[in-house]
Amino acid sequence: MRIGELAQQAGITTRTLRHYESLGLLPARRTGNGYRTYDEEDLRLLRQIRTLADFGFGLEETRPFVECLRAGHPAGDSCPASLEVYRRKLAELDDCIEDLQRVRAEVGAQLARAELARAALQAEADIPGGPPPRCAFTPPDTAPGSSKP
Amino acid sequence: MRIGELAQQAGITTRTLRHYESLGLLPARRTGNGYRTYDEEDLRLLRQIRTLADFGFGLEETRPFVECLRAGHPAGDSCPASLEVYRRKLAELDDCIEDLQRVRAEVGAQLARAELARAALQAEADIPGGPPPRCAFTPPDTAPGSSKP
DNA sequence: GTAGACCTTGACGTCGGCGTCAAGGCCAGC
DNA sequence: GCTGGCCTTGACGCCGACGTCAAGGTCTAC
Repeated sequence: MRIGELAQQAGITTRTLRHYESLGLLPARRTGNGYRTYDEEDLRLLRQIRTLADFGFGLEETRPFVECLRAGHPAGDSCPASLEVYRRKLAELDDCIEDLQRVRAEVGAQLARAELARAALQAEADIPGGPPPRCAFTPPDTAPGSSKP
Repeated sequence: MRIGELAQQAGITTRTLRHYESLGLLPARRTGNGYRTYDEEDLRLLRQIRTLADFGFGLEETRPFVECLRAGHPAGDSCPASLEVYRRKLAELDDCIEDLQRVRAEVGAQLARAELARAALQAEADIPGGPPPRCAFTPPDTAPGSSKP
């Protein structure tokens, strides 16, 4: 199978396949005219790469999995090096999720605070005399928010 | 204050300040000799930028906050445009966290599965006759895992 | 023989937020 | 005047995973 067909089967572009080859991740045999040629095994390797890449693994991180498959093991994660990548990725994901959750909480709090502040200003603007006084007494001169009577 | 001093006060580099200026985010006045000069207000704007940037906001996303401060509002998030950025960021964070949690679950499951598979293979290797039979009866010919006696 | 669909290599562009030179100007202290 | 420390602009580098264009070779069908 040639590069175009493999790309189509895998739902990627030929550029991507050439990129993988340039990294030594998925080298190709060549036909007489110099065209790249692939077989079903290459499709398996490619699927392994894409599965991990879609999970957010860097291409270098997929290498142990590909080499594991190429060594004849039943699955890409049958080798210790692959498991180590899994573990590192899990730790990385946990750190990242934790960070994002902290940020999310901070931003959410800021938004709530800012919306309250705006609501307060709005209330002030709605009532030209300022916020409703807590008692019937109205101060003689220094009424807040009455700069534009 | 000159660029080096502002950078030091903010804990960033002069390159970063020049970068912000090139984006029009934090323009500087100039002294007679062409040196950039900043005041306390610029430090406020810069602090606003850095706070958001440290939260993972893109520099363009900090612009509404900076413009809000520059317009004389009490806080960078006193303006509707800033609140809109907050809300978009929250949605973005939620999506991202959700994605990462899904991936984390998937990777965790894969790791568990692969570890189990390896443990099974290990057990098979430890006992040359294959896994211990569930009863005393040993099958005559088709003993599993005994391809290498 | 020629159009068109496929393939080749090479090289530059993208996105963000700067880092890192390079070549030179300005100013203070000795 | 001269050293050293600050400043200036300009321009290329980096990271990752490709996109995109250019110039050309190969094969099939008509």
